[in-house]
Amino acid sequence: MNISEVAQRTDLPPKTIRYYEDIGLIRPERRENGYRVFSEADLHKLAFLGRARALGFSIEDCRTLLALYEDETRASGDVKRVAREHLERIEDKIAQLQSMRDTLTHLVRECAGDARPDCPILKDLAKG
Amino acid sequence: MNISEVAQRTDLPPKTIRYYEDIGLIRPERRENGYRVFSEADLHKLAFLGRARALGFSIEDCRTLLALYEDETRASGDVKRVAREHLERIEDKIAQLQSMRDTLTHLVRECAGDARPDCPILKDLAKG
DNA sequence: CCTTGACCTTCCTGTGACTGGAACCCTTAT
DNA sequence: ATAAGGGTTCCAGTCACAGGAAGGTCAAGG
Repeated sequence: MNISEVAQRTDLPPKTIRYYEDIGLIRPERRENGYRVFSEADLHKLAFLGRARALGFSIEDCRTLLALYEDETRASGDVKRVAREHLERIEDKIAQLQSMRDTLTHLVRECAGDARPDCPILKDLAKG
Repeated sequence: MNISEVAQRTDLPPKTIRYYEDIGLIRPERRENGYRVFSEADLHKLAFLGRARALGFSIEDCRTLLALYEDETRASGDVKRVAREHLERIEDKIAQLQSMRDTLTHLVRECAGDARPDCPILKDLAKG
């Protein structure tokens, strides 16, 4: 399987797939002409990575998760810890964004948004 | 005023202040010895930038907002548009993170998290 | 006068996870 | 023979800084 077919089937850009090889997440074989050949196992790993990334896991988390996935003797506790820590970071981020949203929503509502220069948004930024 | 005092008073790292000069957000004067001298106006601008950044505005948004702030003939509509677009991006991001959070919360709850290898999290990643 | 230590300066590199583009090779069809 | 449509590598850019090296400056103390 060539890279463009893998790209289609995993919904990952070829650039991303090459990058994942670069950083050692996958190791596809090579033809004599230098082209990468992807096995079903490679495809499977890439799909795994795609879903992990879609859940927001960092590349390093993905590396860990992939290793755990391939280790039949893993403890599910290790997987859960990675996921829980990631979940915490997400919740922190959500809280932070919600705080921004609340402030911005308030400010946007206060602002007339017309041709006049008077603006509560700028006023707030100028003297928070 | 030297950079470290400005850093204290604006709660911005010196590195960030130098960076803001680099990209043209502020233009502090210089002493003969090369040291930056910050005026009260510079301090004010930096505080403005700090608050805008804390609300998640991009540097380019900050540049725009600062220009609007300094333009007495601005239309508040212009400010409001910048803020509204930013707010939309934040709301999109929140929705995306919430979706991740929901999936992850579910998966984490399902996982025993003990010494056994069986793991619903990996199962999900392996075959979405 | 000399040194020490705390400032300040610039410049270079690295971050995360790619994306875009250039320059070039391979394959297949016309 | 050539043109289109694969593939390859390598370099630069993204965003908003942070870390660190190398070196100049300044005030205080011995």
